[in-house]
Amino acid sequence: MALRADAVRNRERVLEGARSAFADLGADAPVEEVARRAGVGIGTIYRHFPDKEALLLAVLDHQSQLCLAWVEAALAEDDPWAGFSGLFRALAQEFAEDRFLIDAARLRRRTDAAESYLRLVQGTQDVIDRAHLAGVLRPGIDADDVPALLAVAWEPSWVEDERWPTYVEIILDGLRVDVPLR
Amino acid sequence: MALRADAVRNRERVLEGARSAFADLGADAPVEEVARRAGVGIGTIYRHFPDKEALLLAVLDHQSQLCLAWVEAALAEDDPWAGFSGLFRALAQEFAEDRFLIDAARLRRRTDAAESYLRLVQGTQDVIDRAHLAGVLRPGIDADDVPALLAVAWEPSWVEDERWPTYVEIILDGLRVDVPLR
Amino acid sequence: MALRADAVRNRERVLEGARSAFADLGADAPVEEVARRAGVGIGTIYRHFPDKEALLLAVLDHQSQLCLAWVEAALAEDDPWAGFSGLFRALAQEFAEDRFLIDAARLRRRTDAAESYLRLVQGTQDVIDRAHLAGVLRPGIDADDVPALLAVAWEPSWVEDERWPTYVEIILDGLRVDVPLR
Amino acid sequence: MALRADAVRNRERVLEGARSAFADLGADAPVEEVARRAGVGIGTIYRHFPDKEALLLAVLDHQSQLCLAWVEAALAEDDPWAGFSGLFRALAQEFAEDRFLIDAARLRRRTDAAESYLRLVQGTQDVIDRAHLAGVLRPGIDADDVPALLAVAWEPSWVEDERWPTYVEIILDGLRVDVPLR
DNA sequence: CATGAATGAGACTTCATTCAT
DNA sequence: TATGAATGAAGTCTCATTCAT
Repeated sequence: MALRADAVRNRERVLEGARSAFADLGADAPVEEVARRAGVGIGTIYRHFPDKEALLLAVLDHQSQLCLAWVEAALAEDDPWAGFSGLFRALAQEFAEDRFLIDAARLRRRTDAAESYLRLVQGTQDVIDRAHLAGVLRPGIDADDVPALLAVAWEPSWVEDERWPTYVEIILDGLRVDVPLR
Repeated sequence: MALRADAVRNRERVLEGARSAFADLGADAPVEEVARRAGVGIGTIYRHFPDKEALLLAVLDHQSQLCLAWVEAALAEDDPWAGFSGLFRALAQEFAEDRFLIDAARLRRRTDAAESYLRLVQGTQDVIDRAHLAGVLRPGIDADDVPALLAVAWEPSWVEDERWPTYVEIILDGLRVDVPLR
Repeated sequence: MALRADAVRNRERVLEGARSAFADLGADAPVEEVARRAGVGIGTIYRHFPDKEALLLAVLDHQSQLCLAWVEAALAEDDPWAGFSGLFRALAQEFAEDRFLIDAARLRRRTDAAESYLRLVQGTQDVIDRAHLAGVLRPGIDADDVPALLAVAWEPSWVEDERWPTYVEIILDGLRVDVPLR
Repeated sequence: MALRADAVRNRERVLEGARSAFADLGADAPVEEVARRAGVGIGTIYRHFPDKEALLLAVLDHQSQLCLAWVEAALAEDDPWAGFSGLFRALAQEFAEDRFLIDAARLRRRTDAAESYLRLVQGTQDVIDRAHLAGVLRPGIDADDVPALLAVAWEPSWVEDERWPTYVEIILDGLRVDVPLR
C-alpha cells in the first residue's frame, strides 16, 4: 500500500497549508491560498475534503486534538483551581497563536462540530466540574462559556500587542471564588 | 444652496443605511445592500465615501459619537468605580447590539481612526484615570484595553445566548481593586 | 428615464447573445460565451438574470412568443387539418433552426415554465381540439405530445442533413385520420 | 499469458461500468463514476481507452452488437413489413432504455463510427431494402433515417411518460405504404 | 449631483487527463 | 500493468468599484 503513504502525506501537507493560511488570514482565506502554501494543486484539496467547510472543520479537529493534551494535564493537577486556570491559560495561548480558530470555532454553531472538538469541550467540562466541587469557581459557568471568554485572547486586532495574557489574568480573577481560610 | 442641503441629507441617509446593513450582516454586507437600505443609488455612496472602508470608518465614527454620551454620564458620576463600570456596561451593550462594530473596529488598527473614535478613546481614558486615582481599578489598564475586553461581549457567536452580561460582570470583578474600608 | 432605455437595450443584447450562443452550442454554452456574443461583461448578464436557468427560460419565453404567431395563423385557417399541420410544420421549422430549444424545452419539466411557453402550449391545444372535433386527427394526441414529436426535427445531429422536413411529413401522415368522402 | 486474460477481463468490466453509468447518467457521467461501477481504478480505463470519447464509442459498439440480433430476427421474418416494423420497435425499446445512447449516437457524426454500429446500419439497410422491394415502405427512406426517427423514442424528457410507444406507432403508420389487395 | 448599469477579478467547485507509485 | 492521487482549466456566481446617462 505504498500509494496510501503518499496520499496520507499529502493530506498532511494540505492540513498544514490550511493551518498556516487560516491562521494568517482567517477562515476566508481562499482555497487557492491554502493550495499554494501546501505546494499542491487546488484539485488535491478537493480530493481530500469535499468542500471548504470540511477543511475548516478538519483544521479545528486537528487543533482540538492538540489541546486535549492540556486537558489531561489539568486533570492531573492536584489543586482544582490550578488545573482550571492552567487549562484556561494554555487554551488562550493556543488560540492566540491561531487566528483561524476565531472563525473555525464559529462553525461549531452551524454544523456538527469536529469530533475532537466535542471531546475537548467535554474534557473542559470535567475540569470545570472539579473546580465547582471544590467551590473555587464562580457558579454558573460551564464549558460552553470558555470560548466566549477566550475571545478576549484571540480577538485578532489586539493579539499583536501581547496584552492578552493580562486580559486572561483579569478574567481568571473574575472567575475565582476566594475560599475563606476556614 | 439647496443642493448642498440635499447632499448633506443624502449623506445622512447613506450612513443610516450603512448602520442598518452592517449591524445586521456585519462588515461584509454588500455595498448594494447599504444602498438599498438607504434608498439611494450605489453611486451616491461612492460620491460621499471613497471606498467601502471609508464607509465603515464613518459608521464607526457615528457610533462613537453616540457613545460619547456615556462618557459624559460616567464623568458626572460621583463614584469613580460606578462611573467606570457604568461606562463599561454601556459600551458592552452598545457593541453587543451592533454586529457591524465587531469588524469595523478592527479597521482602527490598519487605518487612521475616525475622529470621534479617538475622542471616545480619550474620554474613556479620562474615566479610567479617575478610577486609577481613586485606586479602585487594577493598575496597568488603559483605554486601549477596553475594546479588547469588550470582545467578550461582541463576539458574535455567543451574543445570541445572552450570556455576555455575565461575562461583563466577570471582567468587572477582575478589574476591580477592593479598597479596604480603612 | 434615460437610464432605463440603455438598460433595456442591453437586456436585449444579452438575450440576443443568449439566443445565438444557445442556438449554436445548446443549453450548456458557457455564460461567458453568451457575454462575448452580447459584447457585454459577464456581470451584466447576472444583473439581468439571477442565474443561468433564468436566462434559458427567458430565451424560451422569447422564442415562444414568436411561435404564438403561428398559432394565430393556424386558428385563422378554415380547414382544421390545414391549421394543425401548418402549425406543426412551422414549429418544426422554428425549432430546427434553434438548437438551444432542444435543451431549453427540457427545463419546462423541472421548473415553472416561461409564461409565453404556457400560452403556446395552450394555443396549440386549441388547434388540436379543433382538429379532433373535425375528426381528422388521431385520437389521444394532445399538445404535450407535440414537442416530443418535434424531437424528430430538432434532434441536432440530423438537422444538418435537411432531412427533417421529410420526417415531419411522415409524422403528419401518421397523425392524420382519413375522413371517408361520405 | 495469464496477464492478457486478466487484461481482457478488465476491459470487459470497464465496458460494463461504462454501460451502467452512461445509461443512468447520460454521456456526461464522470469517468470516475465509470471506474467506480467497474470496480477498477480510473487509470485502468485510460489504459484501455485513449479518452472518454473512445469509451463512448466502445459502448455504442457494444450496444450495436446487441441490436444486431434484432436485425437477424427481422430478416428471418417472412413478411417484410413485419420484419421492418419489428426491428423499428425493438430498436426504439432498446434506445429508450439506455439514456446514454442519446448522446453516444451523436458522436457518430463527428468521429469514425464504431464497427458494429456500421454493421448495424448495414443490416438495417438490408431490412429496409426488402421492405422497399415489397413496396410496403415509403420510398426515399434509408437506414440513415432510422436513428433520427427514433429520436422520438429516446428524447429523454418524454420517455418517462411512457408515451414513446405511441409515437413509434404514429411513425410506423406514416412510413407504411398500403398495398392494395390486388 | 444622483443614478444604477456595467465591469471583471476572484471565489468555490467539478472533472478529464496525466503520472508517480 | 493497475492504481488512484494530483493537476488545472473551465464553469457558475458575487461584489467592490467605475462611468455613461
